[in-house]
Amino acid sequence: MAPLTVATFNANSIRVRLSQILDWLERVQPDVLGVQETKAQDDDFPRDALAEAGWHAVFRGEKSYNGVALITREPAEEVQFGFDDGSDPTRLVRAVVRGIQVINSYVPQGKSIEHADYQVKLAWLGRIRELLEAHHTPQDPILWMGDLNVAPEPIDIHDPVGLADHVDFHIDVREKLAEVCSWGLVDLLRHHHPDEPGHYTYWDYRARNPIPEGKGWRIDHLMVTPPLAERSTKVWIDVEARLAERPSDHTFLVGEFDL
DNA sequence: ATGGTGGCACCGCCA
Repeated sequence: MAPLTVATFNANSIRVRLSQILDWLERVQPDVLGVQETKAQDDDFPRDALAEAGWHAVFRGEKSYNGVALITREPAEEVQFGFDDGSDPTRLVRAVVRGIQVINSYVPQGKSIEHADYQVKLAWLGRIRELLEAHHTPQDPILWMGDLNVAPEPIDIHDPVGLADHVDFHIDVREKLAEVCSWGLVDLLRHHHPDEPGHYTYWDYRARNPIPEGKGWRIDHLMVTPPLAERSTKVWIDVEARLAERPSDHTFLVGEFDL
């Protein structure tokens, strides 16, 4: 049984975070790292630096915003960007890695609950559910990961009362995420750590001392079908990666499996 | 604390 290691990371610029990512890849040696918010057009993606370190990468970016990538030890197969109609190629990438269907997404944030983009976000999550229904079954080994921009439960956010109307915690988006997962996905962190508060993956740059003050959010996720959950040995949030000189506002979320 | 910081772009937008 060879262990499988998967991870997700919102880089908030892959060029600024390149040394952090290379150090992390060297240390953890994952089979696949899903990256969001690369913020680099394809010509500016640091593919050569990754290749020199021995990593394969598929990526699709645009100027300033968005951008997704899969960094893998072996070449990813059946790589597809965007939904079936080709929309949102810089927010969604799908591929097969070691026989596992990997879906890496940067879900739209939504701006505010009154903004039209919030409805786009809710619909976007619905399209993920449609994608799952169209191509897969819960009996398949599926991993949906990424910055999903949703804190699923009150224990996943530092101020559930004050942030009740935030686009990442509002009841409508939490119910929408639950609706997607009801297709047959398990929240891997909660699979191993049910009911434990304080497992955060994101801290707002704008807070003064967000980590000491515990002002975090759990909005990055590894969602897996039961065949993978049963094989899962460990899940961890890599706080050590936050010791980097210029850390991202998110950190790495890692899952390990015996396959 | 209704601000704050950070990244990329360009003279603001997005998170």
